Amino acid sequence: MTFEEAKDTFIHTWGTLATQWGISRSMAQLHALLLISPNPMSTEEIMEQLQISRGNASMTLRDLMDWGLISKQLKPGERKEFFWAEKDIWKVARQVAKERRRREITPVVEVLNELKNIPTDTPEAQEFQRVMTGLSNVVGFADNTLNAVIKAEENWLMSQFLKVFR
Amino acid sequence: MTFEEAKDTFIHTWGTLATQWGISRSMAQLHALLLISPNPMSTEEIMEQLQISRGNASMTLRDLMDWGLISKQLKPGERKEFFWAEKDIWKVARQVAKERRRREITPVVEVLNELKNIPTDTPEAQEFQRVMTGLSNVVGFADNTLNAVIKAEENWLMSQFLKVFR
DNA sequence: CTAAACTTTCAAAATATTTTGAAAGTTTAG
DNA sequence: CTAAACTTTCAAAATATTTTGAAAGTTTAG
Repeated sequence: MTFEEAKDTFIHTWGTLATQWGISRSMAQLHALLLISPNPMSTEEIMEQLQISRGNASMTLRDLMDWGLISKQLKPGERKEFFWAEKDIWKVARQVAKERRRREITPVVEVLNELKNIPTDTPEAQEFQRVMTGLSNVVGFADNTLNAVIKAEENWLMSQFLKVFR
Repeated sequence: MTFEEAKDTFIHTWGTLATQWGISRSMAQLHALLLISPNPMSTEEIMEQLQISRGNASMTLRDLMDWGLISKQLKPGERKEFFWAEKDIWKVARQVAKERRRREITPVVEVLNELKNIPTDTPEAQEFQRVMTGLSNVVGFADNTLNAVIKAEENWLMSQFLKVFR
């Protein structure tokens, strides 16, 4: 496989994985492109490489910055903005875990805890409460796991990684 | 909050969380409905409750069965099929982890391992390999974490859950 | 075997999401 | 201040996804 083929395969595969986990394809693909670029890229270069419009590029770049995965860089003497991605993948994982926890998991934990408190005056309501309690535990587990990842040092993550191999 | 309100809030919240994680809204909502139903439900009842068409119900029920989250039940003397969901949420979580790992993570692990092997004859290719190696480790970590969840007993999960609280 | 009672399929319609690109906005060199 | 060089916005278009419902398929009581 040539480098160019590998690059395209990667961008494509990464986009597919992302959509399966609820992240938009262009966000994943643009992130992938910046991850493997040795240098910061301009909007022009990104548009060219991914064959997307200026508007799309601008919006997706902003989303990636909101997620804390890429940053702007200004080159002295140039008007254009350049973008680069954090390359330490463990840092990237921690950042993604942090954002997803904040945006998606924590709100659901709160709703579930509220729903646990309805009066259990009918068999339906009792069953409902049982399910809410179970879900609350499982979502809480996910929440805590993400939180552990967020707070972890790379070494800790590595040790967990190796541990499961035993 | 009345029981009916709580029920609607739950079905809605669950559908939202699901779409954020790449699971279709109707699948999550139908699953939610069956989870909180004390009795198996017929297709008719489900259509009525969620206000969806027969075709939609039929297809979504099949998807849920493919995921191993619900089962058919035939009541003696009735022609209709009834459906019920596994109520043990830890079992549900293990099943979901298993399916997502099989369908989504394992294939990506394989692609990444292949991409690690391209010749590193240019600086670009070297950077590429570095990123692939990093991703391979992180995705491998996720893969192993899911696998640990799958193989775990409820007690182990509970202990992990409590551990992170310390 | 027949026909009633059900379920599944799938093309078309509806809906949701993503993308485009021109216009508006912003920044800075001179 | 001006105008060139850029970025952002957002309505409309394109595309993708989901839903519908009628027709086809299947099962079983009799």
